[in-house]
Amino acid sequence: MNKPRIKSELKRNQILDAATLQFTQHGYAATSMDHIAKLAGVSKQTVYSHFGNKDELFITAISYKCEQLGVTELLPENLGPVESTLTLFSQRFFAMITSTDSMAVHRTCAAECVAHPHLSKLFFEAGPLFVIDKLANCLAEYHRRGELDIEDCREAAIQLLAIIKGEQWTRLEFNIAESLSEQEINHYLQRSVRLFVRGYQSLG
Amino acid sequence: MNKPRIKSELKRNQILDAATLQFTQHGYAATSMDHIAKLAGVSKQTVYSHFGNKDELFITAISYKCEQLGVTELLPENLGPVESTLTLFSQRFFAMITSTDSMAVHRTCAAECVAHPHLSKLFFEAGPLFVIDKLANCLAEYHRRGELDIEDCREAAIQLLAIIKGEQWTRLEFNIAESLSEQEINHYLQRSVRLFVRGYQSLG
DNA sequence: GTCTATATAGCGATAGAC
DNA sequence: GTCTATCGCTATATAGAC
Repeated sequence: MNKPRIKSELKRNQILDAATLQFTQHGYAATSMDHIAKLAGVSKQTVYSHFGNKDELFITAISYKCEQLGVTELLPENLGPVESTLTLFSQRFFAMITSTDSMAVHRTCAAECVAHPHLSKLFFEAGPLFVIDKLANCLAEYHRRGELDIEDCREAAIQLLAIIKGEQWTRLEFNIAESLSEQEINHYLQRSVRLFVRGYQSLG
Repeated sequence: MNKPRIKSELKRNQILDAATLQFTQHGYAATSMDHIAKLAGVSKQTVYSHFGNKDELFITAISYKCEQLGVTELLPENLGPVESTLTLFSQRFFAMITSTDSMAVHRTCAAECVAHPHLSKLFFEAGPLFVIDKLANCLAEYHRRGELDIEDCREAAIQLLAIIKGEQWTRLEFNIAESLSEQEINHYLQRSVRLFVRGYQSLG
């Protein structure tokens, strides 16, 4: 008779998965509670008993996705030569931000930034700000070693991250059909790191 | 008795203005034909007699905004010293892409890139692609003069444009409250141009 | 706790008067 | 060409059976 406890947890996750998929795919307004319930394989009332209303479900689903953003390790544990470290970083970072999940959450938060400012801020802090800090620390270390001559490491981190996104990320944001091959992307990343290193190299 | 002709044109523009505002502010699904009609000061039937249905009105409104994107002249007619030209360009470009209009259309097209791929492509070509080509031509000229050593001018243009957007543009995309002052932005732009020029300068 | 059935409101789109 | 009034439909959210 006391099965409900565990059964509820399972259904809760089913609902959250379905909600995340629908919200990030079709947007907040175009997603209906009926569709979420059907996709999760539960009744609509079950959805409401778990999350109260549509807004709460949306916030719970997207918040969870935001908190998962910073899990991937982007920098190697031991920092080797500048160019190889930053090249590796750029490849990992680019792969992360162009993943289907990342793109979907990004689009959703941006689209809802007026109606749900708390969510867009959550995404911004867990995503962009989080990575800026990490890279800035890395650049500071290379500056300390005398391998890079950087006055403002946070600013430099912002610049490198922006270059990495380049045109390709925007193409994905707008769902443009023609996109670059993996080889072309790696070529672009490698040359972008080179531009960055050359722009900040120590002359003395 | 034959006033309708001219009166119609006026109402048509009122409807288009109202539709653009609502669609870019609240998104496609969250905008209703009733609200547009009320905001435009006409009846709903008048909206339908002019534009047929919601989708057609949306496409007409956003397409018009997209076509207006490339009107601002970003580069000076006569190209002077590299750094001053690119600094001026960066300021104009940044002002353009961070305008309320640009941001609103960008967000709308990105949010609707699956349901309305034609619109997002229109925006991408009239915006990003258009500017990339213009800047690439400019960089090619400096390469020809021997002031910059650029192997791939289109790639370099993409890199500079990306740096200019930097973190600040993303803040605006997500409607983050705290943003930089005009002075801080100009400082960032100036130093970004310097990084770019230093990374691509001719060594001899 | 979970289901089916339903209340209420707002949507896109249309009909008919003037 | 423009208005008011209205049709169907679907949305969010709730009520009551088990």
